[in-house]
Amino acid sequence: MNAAMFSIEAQESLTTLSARTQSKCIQSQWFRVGLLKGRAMKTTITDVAKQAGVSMKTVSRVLNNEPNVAKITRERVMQAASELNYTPNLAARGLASSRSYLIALLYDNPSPSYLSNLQHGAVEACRRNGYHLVLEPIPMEDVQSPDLEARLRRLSVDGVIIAPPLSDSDILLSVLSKLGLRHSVVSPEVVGEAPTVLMDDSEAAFMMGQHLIELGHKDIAFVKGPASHSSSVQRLSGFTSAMREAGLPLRDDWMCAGDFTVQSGVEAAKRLLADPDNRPTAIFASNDDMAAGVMTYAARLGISIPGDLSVCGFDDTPIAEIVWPKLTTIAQPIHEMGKQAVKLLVDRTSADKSRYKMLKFELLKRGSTGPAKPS
Amino acid sequence: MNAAMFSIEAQESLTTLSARTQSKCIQSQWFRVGLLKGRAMKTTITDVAKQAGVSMKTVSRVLNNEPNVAKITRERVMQAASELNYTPNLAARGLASSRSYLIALLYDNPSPSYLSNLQHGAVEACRRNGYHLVLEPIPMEDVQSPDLEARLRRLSVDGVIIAPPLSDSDILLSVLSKLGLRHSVVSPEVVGEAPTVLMDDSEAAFMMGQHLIELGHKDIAFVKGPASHSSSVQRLSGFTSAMREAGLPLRDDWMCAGDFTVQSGVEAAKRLLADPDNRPTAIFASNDDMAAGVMTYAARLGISIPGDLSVCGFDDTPIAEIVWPKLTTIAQPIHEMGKQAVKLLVDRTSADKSRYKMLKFELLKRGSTGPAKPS
DNA sequence: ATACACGTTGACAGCGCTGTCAGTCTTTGC
DNA sequence: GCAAAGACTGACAGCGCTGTCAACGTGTAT
Repeated sequence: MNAAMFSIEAQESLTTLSARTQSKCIQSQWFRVGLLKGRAMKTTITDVAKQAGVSMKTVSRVLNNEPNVAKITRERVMQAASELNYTPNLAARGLASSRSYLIALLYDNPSPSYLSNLQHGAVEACRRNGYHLVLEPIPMEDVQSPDLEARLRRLSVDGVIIAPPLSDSDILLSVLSKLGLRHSVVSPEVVGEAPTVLMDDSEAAFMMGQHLIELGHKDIAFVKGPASHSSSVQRLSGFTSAMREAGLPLRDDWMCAGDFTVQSGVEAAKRLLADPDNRPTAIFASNDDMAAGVMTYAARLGISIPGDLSVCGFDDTPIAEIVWPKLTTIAQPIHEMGKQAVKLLVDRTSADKSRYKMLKFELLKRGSTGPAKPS
Repeated sequence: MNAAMFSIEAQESLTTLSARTQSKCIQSQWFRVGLLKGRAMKTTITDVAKQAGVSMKTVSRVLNNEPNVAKITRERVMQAASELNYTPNLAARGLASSRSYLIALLYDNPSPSYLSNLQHGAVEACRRNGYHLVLEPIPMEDVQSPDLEARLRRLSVDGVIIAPPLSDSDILLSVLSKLGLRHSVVSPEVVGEAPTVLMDDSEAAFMMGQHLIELGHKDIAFVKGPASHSSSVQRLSGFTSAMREAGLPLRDDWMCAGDFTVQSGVEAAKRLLADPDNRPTAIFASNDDMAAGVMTYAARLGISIPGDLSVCGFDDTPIAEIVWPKLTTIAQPIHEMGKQAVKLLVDRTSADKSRYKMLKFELLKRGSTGPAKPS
């Protein structure tokens, strides 16, 4: 019966066609009705419309979940669509509606685990909303380039997500606004008008500082991140607040520069631990990689952790669980941040209330921090 | 002068329009010629054609690098395009040519650093060829699901790249062939008809085995990966070949199961190092994470590396340089593999010769392996 | 000279879908 | 009861581009 229906269908469309066009079209129609090199024929919205006995427009309404379609009609269309195994053509939809159902993730080479978490969250939210995520790495130094604008325009996506450290670039943000390209930002602080997913790095660093202080540490060193990252700045400021609040001194020579790499953690440790008689009892590194570097170097010196030295990090990357003892650190809900960034883009609620989304962090107390040795 | 040209342009198009249509069109034209809510007007191929004094089709030819366009014409068009700041509309192009200029990366939760490397390579190659990369995570268990086919069809991309461990799934591959969806595979072995980027895991593991043997080790343990990954199988087989070739015994109790996680490395070490009088002098873990687990546990037991025990891994993930001593491991050109996977998809050379691309690995001898203690 | 090939160009018809608008039918309010 | 407001549906144009084919000139072999 199904087969019979099909052949009738085919004949019909052929008749219709030859009535309104010539040989050339018939030939190409043969291809399409038949098998295009063994490839299955692509069903269009017209086929579904015919099958359901309604107009194309109504099918379109159903498929896009538009209101004002009778329940019965809706069901009939749905059934026809699934019978015919219909899948909409995104290009056509995009052309007609000037939407691409694509969201781009703009990033510049953050740590793999951060990126991968953010991506997963974003992809998940995209899928839930019928979007796809495309990757667009933008090296920081290209932000200044005049090509950037052209590149972004050529992207032709419905929105972009800006991941740190790109979110610190005012230029990028202004180019996006100029192009009228919807965007949302993942950043430790609000930078502009754009909807933002926030994480309170400063508060987290403050709490980490308190944690160390509560353990009895007084001589605490800090390893900074690159000054251009706003999260570095925030983390530093959170730490200094905690120290100030506790009335503890901040020694300049115990505030080390670092660049978020393991190696820079090693370097920092070299300096901080050089003098056996004048060592901090705790080192707070602004990220896990640097903390791991510190731990590695300490191990080389035979300094026991957390007996002689407490170490803590920030980010809860996989490395935090690999080092021994496991690293006390701050866990950010990165996955969730990716999801929220997409949501901010997709939800077309014009209400301003939900333009910012502050997410919770978690202080994970693990083995690398312990009570300060009574001096 | 430029401004003058523009106003003439605008007037022209208005005249033309009112001649062939009615009020409604003029109104919408006003929007487009003017400023749509402050957003810049979108230039079309028609504008470029007019500006260059050629037909749309010729502009299209130039923009797509098609042959048979006079050099002068080509230059004139290029200039017009850049003057008008023209960017093609991908949706329209896609609809007309039934190409989307999108490539999807299908993956299932591999290690972040592997994924991120592969992505970068792929994105880079995509950009060079005018494509974009979209992410499509597919959990292994969904491969069986009937929705998969629909999901893949809905993707509407020009091609897909299949990353391990998805490349081990015959079902996925057959669904792709059935859909007629171009695909390339990243895998340690050839699985089917599809173009494949290969890495000789077996040969690499063989060489690593030789490396240990050359160092004088005889009592070598092996930590396996999940049996479902073909790379696990290959690595194991390479190792056993090396042992067999050297006439060394393979002890069953020294072949440990693992699942590529750090934790499973720790578990393996627990078993392998349990008896102080009967320990291997070297442990070959099938990936870096497990090797790190082994090292961590060895450190806890106070076993010195590489003095008492040599450890080596596979993959050269960032962790290999973080642990102390640094891990001897195999570096795969993952970035390059991503690039090649895209190339295999994009290059429309029907020649079979280039369907497989075998890439070189590198054995990185670092601190974690050393001469066997004379017994 | 004629024929043919080839490089170069343009006219035109859609690709498959959605926005607009107008039409019909059903409700609601007084 | 009737008007006005709503719910529901379809005809149609056109989004911006490319494939097809036909037309033109120019060079080359006959």
